[in-house]
Amino acid sequence: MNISISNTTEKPIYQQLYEQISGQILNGELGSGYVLPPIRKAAHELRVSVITVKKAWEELERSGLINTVTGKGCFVAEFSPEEMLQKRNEMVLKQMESDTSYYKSFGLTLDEVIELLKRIY
Amino acid sequence: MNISISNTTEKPIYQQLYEQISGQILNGELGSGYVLPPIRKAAHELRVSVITVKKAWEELERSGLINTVTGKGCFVAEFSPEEMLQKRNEMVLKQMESDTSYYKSFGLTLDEVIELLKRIY
Amino acid sequence: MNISISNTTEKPIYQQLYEQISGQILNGELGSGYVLPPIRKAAHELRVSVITVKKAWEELERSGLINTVTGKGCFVAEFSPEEMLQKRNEMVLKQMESDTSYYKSFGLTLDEVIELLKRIY
Amino acid sequence: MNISISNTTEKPIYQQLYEQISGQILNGELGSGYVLPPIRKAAHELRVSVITVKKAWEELERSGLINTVTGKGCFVAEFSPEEMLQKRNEMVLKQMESDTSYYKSFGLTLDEVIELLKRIY
DNA sequence: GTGGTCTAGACCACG
DNA sequence: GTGGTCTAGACCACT
Repeated sequence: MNISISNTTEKPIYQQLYEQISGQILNGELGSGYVLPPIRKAAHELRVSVITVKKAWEELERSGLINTVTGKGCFVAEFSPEEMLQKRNEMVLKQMESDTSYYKSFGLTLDEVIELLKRIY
Repeated sequence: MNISISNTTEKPIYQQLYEQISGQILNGELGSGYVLPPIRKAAHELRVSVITVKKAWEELERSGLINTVTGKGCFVAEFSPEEMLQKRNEMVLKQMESDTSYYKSFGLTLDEVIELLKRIY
Repeated sequence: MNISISNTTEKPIYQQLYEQISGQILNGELGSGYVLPPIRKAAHELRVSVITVKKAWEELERSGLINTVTGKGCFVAEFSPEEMLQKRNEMVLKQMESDTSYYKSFGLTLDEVIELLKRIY
Repeated sequence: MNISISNTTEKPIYQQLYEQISGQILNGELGSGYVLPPIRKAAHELRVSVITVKKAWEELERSGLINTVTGKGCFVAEFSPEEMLQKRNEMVLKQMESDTSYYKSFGLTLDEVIELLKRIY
């Protein structure tokens, strides 16, 4: 569990958890079969409510990233490297669509966007 | 007023207004001195609450993009082309920082990001 | 709101709500644009927790049956009769698959199943 | 023992065991006098907890499908073909009642249900 | 007044 | 000890 939570941002805590863990799963940090910490333990460590953690875990389950087994725990699902890549691009593209529409509303061209991207990446 | 509003998205309406209008100001569509429609008229046309429009106009004022003159209306502020470019990049970069940190959390390299960007821009 | 809740069954309350309302939407009882009662009001009337109602409403949203608009309420989504029929069959078939695998495990033939169905439908 | 268990489904393992074995008894696969494997052996083979198997065996005993003789094992009970048929229909009808009430809540007619059944049986 | 989020704590089913 | 459900009540953002 390598998670950082910000209370000052407007992003819900459960979503921060979801994004960070799904990122760690899809970039290979958390491999297939890895067991997520029990929700109560995670809640205690992260100093948030159990229900908040559960909500994040539920989203992971819904995205097919983990399998929840009552009485046993939550396991990172198994996928081939291709599936992993596809899922990753899927999630990134979904976000990227709204990002680009924002850039476009300022009249930025693709080249300008890439230029700015290079400056901060 | 060339604005489109979505109720089904999770983005607040006032923010949709703010983003679209600030975009139109900073890409030159709405030039210096342009008079925004009165709050009540805009609210009626866009079929949203007066409060919602007011919130958006206030944000624009706070960002220095418009000047509100009581009893007269809201005018697009005057800036030099350089100022416009700077303000634009300021707003875009601020958003882009959080965007890139999201991409990075999936282990994407700069080249991969650019690759995906090209596909949807 | 024509909902009946059973506390004796093992089926979670939120799921009972979800099933009954989705049924009413897809059989035409609740037409497009119909406004669901506010979660707090529904919770009070049904004498369950607000969070329980919310969970059911969330599932309806996820299934595309309603649109939730913060500050306004929850509206039954719009679909064509064809979409409605398709969604309905989708949901029924999903359930029916597990039902039939149960029947099959007892060695029942299709004809025997139909025979029994006619007796109790 | 021809049993398949799924961990990802929401159905409890002990119930999966119970349903599959009772199905095999009532469709004749496991005849009268057949000896179920000892709990520990079954648990080991199926890779589940002893407690889980015990729970399933208890349910079978309670349904009158097996007789447990301490120190000897669990034997499939004896019934006449008529009794078998009756027990089978009893169990199926009980399940079918809740299934049909679900279909009805979507406004499906008997003919529509039969139509869909034929497609997937 | 609407939904969105979060808390702290309880009870149950499963293994 | 694990997750699943539910409660009662609080605070915030949006309209």
